[in-house]
Amino acid sequence: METGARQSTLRSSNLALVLRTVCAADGPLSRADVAVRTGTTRATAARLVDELVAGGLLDEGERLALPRRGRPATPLLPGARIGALGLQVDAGLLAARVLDLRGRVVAERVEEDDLVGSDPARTLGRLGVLTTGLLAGVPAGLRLAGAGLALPGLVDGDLLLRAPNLGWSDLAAVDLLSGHLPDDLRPVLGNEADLAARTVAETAPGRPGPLRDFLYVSGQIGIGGAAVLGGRVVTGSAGWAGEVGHVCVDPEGPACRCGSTGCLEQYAGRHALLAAAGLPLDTPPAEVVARAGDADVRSALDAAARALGVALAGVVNVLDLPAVVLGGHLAALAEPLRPRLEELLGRRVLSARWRRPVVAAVTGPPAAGATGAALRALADVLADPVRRLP
Amino acid sequence: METGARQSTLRSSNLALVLRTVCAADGPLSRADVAVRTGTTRATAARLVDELVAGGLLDEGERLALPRRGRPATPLLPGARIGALGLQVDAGLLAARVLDLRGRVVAERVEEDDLVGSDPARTLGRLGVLTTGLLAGVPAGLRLAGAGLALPGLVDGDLLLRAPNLGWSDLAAVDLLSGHLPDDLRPVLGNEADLAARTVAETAPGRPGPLRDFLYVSGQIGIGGAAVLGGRVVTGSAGWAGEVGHVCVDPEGPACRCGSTGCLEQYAGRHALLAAAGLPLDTPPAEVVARAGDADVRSALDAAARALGVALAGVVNVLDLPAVVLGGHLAALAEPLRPRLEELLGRRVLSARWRRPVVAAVTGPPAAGATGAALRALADVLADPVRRLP
DNA sequence: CGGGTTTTGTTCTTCCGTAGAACATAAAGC
DNA sequence: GCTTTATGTTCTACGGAAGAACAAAACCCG
Repeated sequence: METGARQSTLRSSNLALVLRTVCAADGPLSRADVAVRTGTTRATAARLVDELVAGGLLDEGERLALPRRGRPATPLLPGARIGALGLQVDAGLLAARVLDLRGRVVAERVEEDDLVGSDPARTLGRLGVLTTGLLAGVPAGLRLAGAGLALPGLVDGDLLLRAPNLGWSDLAAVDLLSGHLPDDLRPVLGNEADLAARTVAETAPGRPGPLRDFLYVSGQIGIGGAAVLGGRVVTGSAGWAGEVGHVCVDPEGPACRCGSTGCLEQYAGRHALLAAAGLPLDTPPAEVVARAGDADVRSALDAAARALGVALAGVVNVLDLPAVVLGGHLAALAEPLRPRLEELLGRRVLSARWRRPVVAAVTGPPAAGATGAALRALADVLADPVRRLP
Repeated sequence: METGARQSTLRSSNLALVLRTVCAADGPLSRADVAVRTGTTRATAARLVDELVAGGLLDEGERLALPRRGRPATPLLPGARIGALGLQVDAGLLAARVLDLRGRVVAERVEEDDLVGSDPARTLGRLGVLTTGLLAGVPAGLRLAGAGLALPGLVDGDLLLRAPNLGWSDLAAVDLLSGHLPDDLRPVLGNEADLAARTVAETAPGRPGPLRDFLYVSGQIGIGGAAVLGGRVVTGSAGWAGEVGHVCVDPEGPACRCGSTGCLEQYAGRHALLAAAGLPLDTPPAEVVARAGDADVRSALDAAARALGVALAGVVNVLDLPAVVLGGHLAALAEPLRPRLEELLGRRVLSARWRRPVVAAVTGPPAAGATGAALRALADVLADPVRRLP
């Protein structure tokens, strides 16, 4: 039930606004800047800032005297002593990463390994050990506001329903992991693609990326994805949205392990693409690009681009998205895929005549899911800063 | 730029909350009911209600003495003297409808006619005349808060970019129409499917329907649609979302007038379906259902269901929708289509194992777009009631 | 039939958070 | 050293919700 707003609602909503404003800014802001950007008076802005500084959500920087008239401003920055833990298990890696409110990586550990068909309890135990080591090295002043775990599959509350790339299913993932973590740091599960998409929509906590509406396509062994509308990841009513890998490209196409036929991932998934190209299944994307001249590789890339074009055009038609962002192995393959893909989107998207969809590729460190999981936890802090104040 | 909340923000936000609460309720509420449902005190709720009653946004009903202890309550209802005008031009009809805040049809006129290839200025002129007649019959006490026009095509601000079913394109639709309307009643354009979807999501102004997340599929000559997430119609960043009719079912399929191949509407659009069934293009849906035993009709329905299954499963996979709602001619065909369609969704939707998507059909008066256009205008009133208060 | 009970609606005071104005502070410009 | 300019702080006023007390209008019951 929606509840009425009272005086204290004003305060918490304005505290959140001030915090978001500082986080979204390109550089440090002064109290006066905050007042202007939030449309409040300097008195009010200063009082709110003071509260946030006292709670550690904002930091006051050194007063650096710019060659400018007037009293020098006190620069404000997101609190460096508030962080969150992001974890990820993928077919090829384990990752743990701590981000602070400024979006900086405070600490990280990434371990590459083939985890397909691995034992869930052992693998999550390894991740726990990895994390314990990571947390031991984190500065003592840093308070962790939350944790998240990115998994490549369907997630429901604390359960992993099914992660085909790992061969895992029906798993109490949080229970298996939280034994290895501090008691007050129970991780929230999330879909890897949803969380990776968040890193594109939000370059740092509360700082919007250049794209507000796009379809993120995560190339893994299979293909995941997430639609982002107005900067918000569409998770769906049960959290199972984004299965763009199982959009049908051709009903007469090859059978997919999902039980259906002609799914996108049967053409553009990593395994499918490499098999079609006649390359070993562990070929790194860079080598695929290097061999793009070979006839087999070329035709496999072509088939992948065609399948992506058909499937993504459908999604773009339904959601009116100005951009498609390629992630995972598809990011590395973006250059050879782009011409064909953009041409197909131009042809198959009804509104392309007025605005042609753009194809972009993720550039960033690996294990984006871990970063996204930390960003999600930090977004909770931004949404309700009052909970973190005395 | 987002602005800080002040005291007056509290008031307007709470006024909107009270108004929404009364609109969303099943029956009349008392001031005390409002207080309970909004979590405010009776004093506050009463003050807010009084303001809304003074502004005509709420009405006080007759105190009907129920056989109940305690002082009898004053029943509150959405204001019957505030309404909005909804208009629609479609391939087969012109419609004008006035709805009040209670969601009742105050007046309406629907004229059926074949408008395919008609002259835009003449047709909109006819709609203007129709509307003038309609407004003349509206009770004098009714204030119109806004107007909307539903068109079967891509809309951009006051322009209609392209309406293939009508054969119209690049049209200043609002300018052509507003000459026939009162000066203060400039209609807002909207896509027909988006607005029809709203009538499913919102059965009356501010009253949510039973479904909060679904894909609306509007069968016309072609096929339009709209995704609804959390009760909100996804219009897309430019308002061009919902083109589910051009999701690809089979890249080797028949050419579509959009320039692409194998689009859904080439299988399940009204003209395509009737052509495949060997029936005249003006056959009413009821007759198609009656002849569902004929081999040709049966196979056409089968092909349509198969195409719908493939295309809608893709959308459901990406957006995690628990339901699909069929509208337009597809609503009438829902019974013969459903078994096949539900079976395909069960097979092709990845999460169907945990929650099988439901197929529902619209039941309601024709020209849902006109109703939706009026609902949209009334939603503006609900969102910011302060503007309508003295 | 009249007082107790119960629920609704109103009145009045208190409290909280923002607005606005005045004031203090710390620099550059001349 | 005085003026200018921008930042940050202090103080009062005001608006709106909370909370408590009170008034109103019905039913219940002896």
